[in-house]
Amino acid sequence: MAGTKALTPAVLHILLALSAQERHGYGIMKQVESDSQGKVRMGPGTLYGSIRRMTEAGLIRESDRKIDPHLDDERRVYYGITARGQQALATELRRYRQVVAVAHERSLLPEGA
Amino acid sequence: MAGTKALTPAVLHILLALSAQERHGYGIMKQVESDSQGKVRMGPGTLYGSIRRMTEAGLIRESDRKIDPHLDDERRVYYGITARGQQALATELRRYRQVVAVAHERSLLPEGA
DNA sequence: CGAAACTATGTCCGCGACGGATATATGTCA
DNA sequence: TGACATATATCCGTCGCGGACATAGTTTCG
Repeated sequence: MAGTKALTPAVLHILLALSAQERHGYGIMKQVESDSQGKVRMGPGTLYGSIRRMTEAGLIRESDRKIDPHLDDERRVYYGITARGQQALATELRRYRQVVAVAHERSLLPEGA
Repeated sequence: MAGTKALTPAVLHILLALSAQERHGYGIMKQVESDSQGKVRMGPGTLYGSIRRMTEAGLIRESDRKIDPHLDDERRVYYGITARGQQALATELRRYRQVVAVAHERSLLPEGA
């Protein structure tokens, strides 16, 4: 698709997961699952591949967060959303909202469920 | 991504365009553009490739609609959404709505714009 | 204690969607 | 007649997806 380069679903979900706070890879995976009520599950291939591409694109950055090793698994690598990432997220969310709005107009979304 | 095989953005937009009425390829292209306020533009590669895959998957079907050739371009091939297509669309729309809801909770979507 | 399950990060690679370029031809309008 | 929009269709390079696999520390519980 064209336009202003739409974000892939994987990228959108990761940005959404990082919008509230910094998280490490595995934490992102779990947050995506909870944000989507368990409907979206992200495997390691998608997760770490996306993280690499997003870091290269400047949407997220590795955090220098260092918590007391006794209280936090040392293997963890934390990531945070950048200003550019926030902007990309906002743009994509507007696109999502537009789709939902059109769906509403056509009565494609029953109130409940 | 996993879950119940998420629809690609292209497929979602095409289903949305066909949700109101049957349309031919080029008409779908224009409707997608208008539904998205010009933000999503679908090239012929994506359009006809998606139409083929969606027909094979039973999400849409070629319509037998035959309008008076004098009043309608004979080259046109009309497509309609199937019951399966409607179901897939509804499922995906719920996923979209969920994303928008989460975004709202985190105040990521200013009222206007 | 020991086994199992969970946490955590990462690579590899085949599959398939995307989407621009290209081709062809008709319709419309000035 | 020339230009542009309509309309369908194929080709193919690029790239994201995502399961499988690898590795290893941590927690839990009988």
